[in-house]
Amino acid sequence: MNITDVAKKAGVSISTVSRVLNNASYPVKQETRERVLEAVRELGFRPNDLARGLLLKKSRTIGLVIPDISNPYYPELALGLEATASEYGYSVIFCNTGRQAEKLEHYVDVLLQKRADGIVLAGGGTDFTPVFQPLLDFDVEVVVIGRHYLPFLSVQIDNVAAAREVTTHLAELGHRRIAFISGPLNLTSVQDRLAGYRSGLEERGIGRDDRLVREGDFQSESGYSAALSLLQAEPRPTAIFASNDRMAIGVVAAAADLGLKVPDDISVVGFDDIIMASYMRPALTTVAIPGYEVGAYAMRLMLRLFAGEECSQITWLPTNLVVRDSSGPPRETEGFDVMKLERGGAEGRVLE
Amino acid sequence: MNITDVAKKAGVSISTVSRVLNNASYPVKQETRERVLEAVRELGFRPNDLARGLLLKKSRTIGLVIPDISNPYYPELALGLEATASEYGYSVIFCNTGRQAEKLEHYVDVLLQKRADGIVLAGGGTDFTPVFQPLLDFDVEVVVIGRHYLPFLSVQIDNVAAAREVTTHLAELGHRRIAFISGPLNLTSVQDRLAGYRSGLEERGIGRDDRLVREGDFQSESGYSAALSLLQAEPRPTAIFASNDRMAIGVVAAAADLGLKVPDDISVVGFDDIIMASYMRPALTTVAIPGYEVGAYAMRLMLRLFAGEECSQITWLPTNLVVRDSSGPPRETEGFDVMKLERGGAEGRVLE
DNA sequence: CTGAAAGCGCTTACAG
DNA sequence: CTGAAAGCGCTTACAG
Repeated sequence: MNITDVAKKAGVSISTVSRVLNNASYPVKQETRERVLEAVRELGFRPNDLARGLLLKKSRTIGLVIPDISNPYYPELALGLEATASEYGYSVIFCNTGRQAEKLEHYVDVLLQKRADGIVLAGGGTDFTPVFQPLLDFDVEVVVIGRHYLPFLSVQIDNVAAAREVTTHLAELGHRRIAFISGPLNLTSVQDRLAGYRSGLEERGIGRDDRLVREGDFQSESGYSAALSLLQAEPRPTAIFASNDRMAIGVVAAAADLGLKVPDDISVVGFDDIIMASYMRPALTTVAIPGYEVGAYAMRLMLRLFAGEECSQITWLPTNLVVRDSSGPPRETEGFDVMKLERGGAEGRVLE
Repeated sequence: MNITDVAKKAGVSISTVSRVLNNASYPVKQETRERVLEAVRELGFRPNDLARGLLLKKSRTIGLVIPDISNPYYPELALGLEATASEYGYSVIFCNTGRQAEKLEHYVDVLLQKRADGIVLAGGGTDFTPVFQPLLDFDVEVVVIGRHYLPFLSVQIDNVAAAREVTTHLAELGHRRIAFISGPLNLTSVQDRLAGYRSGLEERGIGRDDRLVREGDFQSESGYSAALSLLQAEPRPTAIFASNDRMAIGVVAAAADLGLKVPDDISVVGFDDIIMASYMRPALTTVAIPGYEVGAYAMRLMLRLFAGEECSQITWLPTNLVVRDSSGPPRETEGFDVMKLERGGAEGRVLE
């Protein structure tokens, strides 16, 4: 069933049907308009967007390329992007790369073939440069999330500042031995968080000790095992800053398994503020990333690009340190009872 | 840039270009083939899928309509679906209804206009019947996840059996006052879990007490407040079965806030087995739903429908009760020390 | 206010 | 082995 069937049924030409359907302001006799609408309703006609797109060179489709939807940050981002897209009549094609370079290229190919109007490239861990040429060659708008590449616009959060804030928060509580568990170090966001951690230490005059830095992989398990090793070393840290919440949850589990209390024996801070963070006991201190807003903003940027408007190269969206119960003053500052529990306690005090 | 440009550059007709690109087995002189491929490469040509789809009446696109991607079950499902889809050359359009009826109709309209080859309708809470007629009218395959509707195929998990298994697991540990926190009761999956809970009670000869049943909304907060009310009632339950993990996490938080130990004072079981479940302390006993498999299977079903193969109306995928540390025998069975903690303790023993 | 016609970029019988 | 031509279902100047 197509526009010709509708035209026949309504006794008009396909031009008129098209006008009634697409151009509300076009002058069509009221009676004709109603006849067309009636035919559309009776036939259950839905215009073929493939034909429309072919002609107009617009598919009303956005490609969303993300590394890993299992990371709870991305569903939020996808939600914000999709809600905004759908509000403006765009559909979102969902592409999950699993951080594999060949999948990135594959998805860009597919999206280009489908003539997506825009492509959102989110997350780190994959090198985007191999797809720059095709992206530049085609008439497609690109927005990058989480990193910045010169030919394209980007939406970012300030990982350096956020991690620095976490670190100074812990320093203000009295911590001097603050450990850091990174995510995969090939991610720029992770490099930035590490840099922010170090910058925070420096700002507070705390000497850098790389034995307190571990590389994780953003999974809880890696936070768990990194914490196990950190908490059994001597002197042990009084605070652990994990660069995402899932690893922080692993840290809390490791502390519990070692019989250590959070935050009395060990303060823990995460990053992301996933839902679970506020429902753990003690509730997790963490950095809230506005995932929904990031997605929504990326789509709004896209719409401005479609409209040919000027946009700033980088948009920084604010993070928010949410202080809950998993971070508190280290036990040492409260008295000597720490000695009973903590082998590294005395040594720890030397650092004060 | 289009197929004509490629043809010109290679000095052949567009027919030949098309054949080289799409029909590997079509007899084309080796030298011609190479000239075409060379031109494609040099121009960075990507065939227009809109034109292809218009002609072939195939868009190589699947619509995924889900209620709420923030529910951690759906990203897994989306991942399984998308991975399988992309493996077979299909793209996935992501549609999040937020359980709003009008959005469901909107998305079905959009997907029909985009001439999606298939539509996957997942989750409960929204009545699907209003979109049946358009779905039936169009040449589109439909797979339903989580419910069964006669005109369509479905992939389901057995919520009744899974909830019964949880309940008998708790009964076997010695629990008699087993509370249940449901999700939104308009969801068939929730109704099924409630039915399974009751069937488990009956199977173990435990009298039904509806004061032990609360309606939640799948958010942690509702589990938290339901647990607060359950745990402050008298006699209080010795076990709480929450019908998803997020609510179970709220239950654990409420128990902690009341100074109750899990599982000694109160056993807690969830449903879903989200990643967090295994990283809580105590780790959460819960029902694992194979989200990835459900998505992957739905896509495989779709492919079989495209191929015109016979498929069974309903496919049941297995759940798995994962017993961890949050469920254990009730304290009453271990001695009188319960009296110190539990106001309802003595009364509780009467029930034994 | 309405319609005939061109054309978007492909695939595929059909002819050679 | 190769090409000319029809046609998928639309939108929109152009003509009236």
